[in-house]
Amino acid sequence: MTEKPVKRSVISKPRARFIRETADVRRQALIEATARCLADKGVAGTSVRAICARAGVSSGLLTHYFDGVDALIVATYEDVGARVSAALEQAVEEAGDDPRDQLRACLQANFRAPILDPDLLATWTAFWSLVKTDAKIAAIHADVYGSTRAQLETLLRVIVPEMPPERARLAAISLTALVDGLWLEICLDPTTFSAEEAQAMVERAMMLALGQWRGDAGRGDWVDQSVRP
Amino acid sequence: MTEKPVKRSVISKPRARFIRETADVRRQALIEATARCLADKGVAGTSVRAICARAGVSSGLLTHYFDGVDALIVATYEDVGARVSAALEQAVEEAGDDPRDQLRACLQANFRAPILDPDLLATWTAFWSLVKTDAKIAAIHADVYGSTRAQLETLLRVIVPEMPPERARLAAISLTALVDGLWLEICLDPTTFSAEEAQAMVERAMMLALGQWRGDAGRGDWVDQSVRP
DNA sequence: GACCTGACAAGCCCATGGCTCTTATCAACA
DNA sequence: TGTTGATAAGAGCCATGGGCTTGTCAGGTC
Repeated sequence: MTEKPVKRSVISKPRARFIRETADVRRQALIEATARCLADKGVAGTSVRAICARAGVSSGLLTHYFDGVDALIVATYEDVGARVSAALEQAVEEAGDDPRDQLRACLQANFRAPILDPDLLATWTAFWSLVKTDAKIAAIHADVYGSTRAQLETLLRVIVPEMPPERARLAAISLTALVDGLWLEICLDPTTFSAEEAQAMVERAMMLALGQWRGDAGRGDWVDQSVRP
Repeated sequence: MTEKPVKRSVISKPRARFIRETADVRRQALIEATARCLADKGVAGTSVRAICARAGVSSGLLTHYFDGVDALIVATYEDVGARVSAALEQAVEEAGDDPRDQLRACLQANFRAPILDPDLLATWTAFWSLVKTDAKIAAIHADVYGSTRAQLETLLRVIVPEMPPERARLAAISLTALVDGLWLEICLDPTTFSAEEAQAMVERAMMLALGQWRGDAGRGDWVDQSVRP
């Protein structure tokens, strides 16, 4: 170790030019590259080199900005989760003032872009597969799902004030589960049913959840109007 | 390369004893070891060495009995899927002759052992994450879900013959999605709601799906009886 | 305009992955 | 009991993964 190897100064292919970016830009680029990797090649194909190649940076940058590839995946989950929440939030805001319209918008937005996206499912399944082994992922999951359900519960109780709290809680859980199940299945295999049919099914479930306490939507023909063409 | 290295004959720690098994026994052992690996450590932790260590065999056996680790995972999916189908089938058979009881049993069995099992979810998410990248897995998935839905659809039409076919199809899809969503969520985070509550929610959805055509279950107090203690 | 700081590229190191290949072992049959 | 052939063990090979180190260059500062 006493001799100083000259190495690089002899031939030394020139180092690639680069531009400096702020930490935020780099982090975001890495997060988006991770999401694309997860979507394209699954968890197995999401390696440090693959992520960094997509982000257009060298592989050393990942550990420079994140505490390893696991931390980057956690950050990606947070980011994707926030983006989904924002899309739902926006749908609610665009729905106007009627809380019933807001609830409908919130549910049905799950079956439109950008949420209805097989790539997003690939990302999501990767996260699900990590919930059991990674406590951090589990905590974020509980947070995301908890707030979604809380929002639904609030809307339900605004629409039907006389609904018992326990009832609203279970209705919110049911609607969330139905949306999740339909979303999962349509992303896995889009040939089974269409997005419009998924929206119709969710609409029907929503009306049934509300209709138990509202005479105006009890057993009318609205049930079929939303399903038949 | 001309000289023949003696190697093993010098010291040669004795090779482990073993017993010969039939191909079926070995395959099954490897499949079960794979399922346990997936459940415990996720896809990332499911390596050839890990699987074979759990199966109690050497790593060479995997390629001897399966065409690589990917093929073993496919075989595991088939096996686990068949076991779930069998559990549902058994629940239906034990339910007696009333098709309504059969439908209820088929739905609610999803929230009892052996299907209600976080380990099983871990296995399942691993498969989901492969559907996008592996055409073989995708085909098996389509088959498993298709037959499940077909069974539900048949039961629905037996119970309510006057239900339009398109209606039965959508109802089967909805019930499947609800069950899947609830099952997914309760396996990911069992603190949000209980298995009994899940069963109650599914019961309610089932009755609503049927009740639209049967006066006897339209808007009675059964709705709450299944939820309140 | 020299210089300092730290973001960045490149590539090395060790661990682990999947798979192959050789050799050892067993069980059945003669 | 000896022979035989398929089954099994386990080391080895090559590729890839993650993390880390080292040196370099961009962009701001005085």
